[in-house]
Amino acid sequence: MECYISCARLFFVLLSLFLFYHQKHYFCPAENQLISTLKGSLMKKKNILDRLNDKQRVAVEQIEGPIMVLAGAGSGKTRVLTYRVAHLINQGIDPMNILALTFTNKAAKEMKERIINLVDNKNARNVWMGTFHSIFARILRIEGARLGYPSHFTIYDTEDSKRLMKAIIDENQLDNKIYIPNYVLNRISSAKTSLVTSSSYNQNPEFITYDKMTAKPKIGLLYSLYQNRCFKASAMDFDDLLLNTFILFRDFPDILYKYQQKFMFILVDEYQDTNFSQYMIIKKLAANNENICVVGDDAQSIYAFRGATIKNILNFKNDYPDLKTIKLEENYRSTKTIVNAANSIIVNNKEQLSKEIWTNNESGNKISLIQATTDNEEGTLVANSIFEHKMNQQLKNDSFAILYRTNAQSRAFEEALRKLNIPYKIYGGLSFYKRKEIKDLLAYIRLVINNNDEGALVRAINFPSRGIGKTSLQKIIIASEEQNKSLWQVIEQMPKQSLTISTATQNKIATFVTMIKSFSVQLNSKNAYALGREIASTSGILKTLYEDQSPEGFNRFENIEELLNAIKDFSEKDQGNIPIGGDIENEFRGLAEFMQDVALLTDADTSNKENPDHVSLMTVHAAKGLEFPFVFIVGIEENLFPSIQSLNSIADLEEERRLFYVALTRAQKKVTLSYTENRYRWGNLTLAEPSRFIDEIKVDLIESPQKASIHLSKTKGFGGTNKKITQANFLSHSRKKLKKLGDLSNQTNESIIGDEMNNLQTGMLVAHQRFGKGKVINVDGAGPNRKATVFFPNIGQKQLLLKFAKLKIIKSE
DNA sequence: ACCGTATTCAGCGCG
DNA sequence: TGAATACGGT
Repeated sequence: MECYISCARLFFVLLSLFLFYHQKHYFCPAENQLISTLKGSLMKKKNILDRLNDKQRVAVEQIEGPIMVLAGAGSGKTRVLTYRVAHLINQGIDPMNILALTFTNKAAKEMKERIINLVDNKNARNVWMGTFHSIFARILRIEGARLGYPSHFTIYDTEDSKRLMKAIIDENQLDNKIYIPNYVLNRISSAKTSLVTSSSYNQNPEFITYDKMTAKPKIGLLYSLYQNRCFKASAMDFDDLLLNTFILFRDFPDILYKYQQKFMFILVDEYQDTNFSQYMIIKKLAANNENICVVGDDAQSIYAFRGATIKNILNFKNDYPDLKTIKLEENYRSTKTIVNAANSIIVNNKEQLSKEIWTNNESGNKISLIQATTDNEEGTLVANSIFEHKMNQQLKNDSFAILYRTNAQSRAFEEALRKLNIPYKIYGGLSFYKRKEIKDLLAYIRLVINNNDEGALVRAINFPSRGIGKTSLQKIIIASEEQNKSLWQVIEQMPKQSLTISTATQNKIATFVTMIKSFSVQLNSKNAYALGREIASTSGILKTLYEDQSPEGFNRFENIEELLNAIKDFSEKDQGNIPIGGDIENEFRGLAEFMQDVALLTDADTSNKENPDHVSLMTVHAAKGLEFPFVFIVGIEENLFPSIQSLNSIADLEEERRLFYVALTRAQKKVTLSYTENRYRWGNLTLAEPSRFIDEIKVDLIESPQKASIHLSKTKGFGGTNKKITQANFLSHSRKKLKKLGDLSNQTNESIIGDEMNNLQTGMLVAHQRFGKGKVINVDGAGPNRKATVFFPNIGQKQLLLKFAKLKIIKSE
C-alpha cells in the first residue's frame, strides 16, 4: 500500500523527468560512468569506435544494407545501438532521418540521452526514437485523416477496451460467462497482431472454425461492433496503432513512400520480442533503402505468449538475401559462474540459434541455494541474506534485486525487508495513472480534447455524481447505436432527440455539455496548467475529493494536485523537449499535447528520485534489460517456475526456460536461488518441490542448500575481495548501519513514522504543507495507521494519516 | 444512487 | 488469501 503512494509521487516526478530529459539511469552505473568520462575528455569521433570490440565495431560501422545482430545477454547490445546511431550522426546523417524502435519508453529515453552525450550535435534529439506504439501514434496523428481519424484521436487503454467490450456483450444479450470480455479482447488482439481486420476476420476460415470449435461463434461479430464503436469514438486501442499504421502504408503508397524516404536508417531493438504486425511494418518501411539493423537475442524471447515470435528473426534472413549477421558472444556483465550456469540451462532448449556466450570476467561466487519451509520463511531468509551481504561487503541497497515469477509472491519479501528496515521498491503493480482519481480527471481532459471519446464520457458524466444515472446513459447509448452517432453527438443534440429522459435529467446533461464545450474552446489558446486546473475545479473533482474527510480522500486530493503539477511543469518548459522524435511543428504546449505523451506512458518509466538506494523487487519479465550485482531469484519450484500453465507444451516450457535464462543473466556478481517446501496458493498450503531448472545447472556451479535461518552471529565471509570482520566489530558496525537504514527506509517506504510524530499529542500546534497551521484535536491508531485529527482555522477539521501528512510540530502545548 | 455483502477468480504485461 | 466485481436491498 505505502508503495503505491510513493509510486504515485514518483511516477510524476518521473513523468516530468521523462519529458525533460533530466533523468539519470540507475541501473547502468558502468555506462553512466562511461558517459561522464566521455563528456569530460571531449569526445572525438574516432573515440566512439575505440570503445568497441571487433564485432561490435562491425555492427556499428556497417551502416548500409541489412544487418542482424544476435546479441547475447550482457554483450553490449545497447552500446552497439547507441554507438551506431551516434556514428550515423557523426557521418553526417541528419538525425531526423534515423528511426530507432525500442521495446519500452524507458529504453528509448535512456538511449537517446546517451546518444546526445556521445555526439557533438544539437540536433541529435531529433532522432525518431521510441516504442513502436509511440512512433506510429505520431505518424497516425499526422496522417490518420486518410483513415478517417482526427489528429486528436484518443488512445484507449486496456481498461477502456474492457469497459467497451463488456458493454457490447451486454447490449447484445450475450452470456458474459461464455463471452468473457478479456477472452474476446485477446482474440481480437491476436487477430490485429496478425493484421486481420474485423471484416477479414469474418471471412477467415482459421478464426471462424476456431471460434466455432470453442463454441464462441459471435466473436467475429463482437470484433466488428467493437471496431465500429472505437471508430465512432475516434479512438484506437494499442493494437490499432500498429494495425492502422500497416493499413495506412498498405493503402496509401504516397504516404509509405514519404516515410521510406524519411527513414533512411532504421534500427530495431529487442527484435526477438516483436510480433507479426511490427515485422510487416518494418519490412514495408525498409523496403526501399534496406538500411536496416535489427538487434535481438532469441534466447531472451519471453513474450511469445502475447504474440511475439522469433520467426521474425528467421524470416529476416529470407527477406534480405545479402543480410549480414553478427553474433556478439562475449559477455561483459557477469562472472564465469553465472555465464556458465546460464549456458547450461539454455542448452536444454531444442529451438534456438547457435551461439556460445563466454566471458573474460572472474569466476566469482558459486550460485547459492536457499531452502525454506514456508513462503514467509523464504522471505525472511532472503532478506537476511541481503542484509548479510550488505554488511559483509559494504554494499548499497541498489546492488540487490529480488526477482519472482508472479507478482503475488512479493508480499513475503516486502514484509521481511520492512522488518529489517531495508528500503525497497516494487516495480510493476498499480501505477499512478491507473488510480481512480487520476483516471477521472484524465477522462475529463480526454473528453475535452476528443468529444467523441465514449470511454471518457461515460466516466466523466458519472463522477462527480450529477444525477445522470445508468438508465439515462443506457438510453443515450441505444440512441447512438440507432443513429450510428457518438454518445456526444447524441447528448449535444439532446433537445432534438425524442428521448424518454425526464426534463430534469435533460437539463443536467445540457449543463454537462455546456461545461465540456466551454473547456474545449479554450484548448488551443489556454495554458495547459490553467485549463487543467479549471477543469479539475469546475468539474467538481477537486471539491468532491476535498470534502472527503477520510485519509484516502485526502490522498486522492493530493494525487490530483500532483497531476496538475506535472501539467504545470509540462506547460512551463519551452518547446524542443519533445520526448520522441523532434521535427514537430507544433510548438504549443497545451493540454492536448500533454495528453499525447501521457497516453503512452507507463509505470515502467519509473525510478526513484527521492531515494534511489533501494532493493528492487520485480517479476523476471520486468527485469528484462536490467542488471544488478546481486540477484535473488525466488520461488524456484515446479509449477511456479516453470509455471504450471507452461507444462502442457514444449514451446511454453522452453519459454519458461528462456525466462529463467533472462533472470540468471541479470546478475553481475552473484545469483542466489531460493525455494520453499510449502507455499500458500489461493488460500491453501501446497507442497512444492524444487524446480527442474535447479537440476539443469551444472552441479559444480551451485552450492548445496543453506537451510537454517541466518543470524548475525553466523555470518560468514563471501568470496575473496571482502574484508574479514570480527564478530564484535561486525555487530557494532551493523548497529550503526541499522540506524542509518531506518532513516532511508523512512523515506522510501514511508512505513515508519518519524520520532517527532510519535510524540504528537492532542493540543499541539502543527503545520501542514498545504493546510497551514492547525491544532491537534485527537491522535489515534498505531504504526502505519496512526492518524491525527487536526483543526485548521481556514479549512476546518481534517483527519490525517501521519505517515503521509508531513506535519511539523510548532508548539507542544 | 449508494452501500454492504456475496461471489468469483487467481501467469508473465510492452504500449 | 484477498481483490475486484456483481448483486441485491434500502
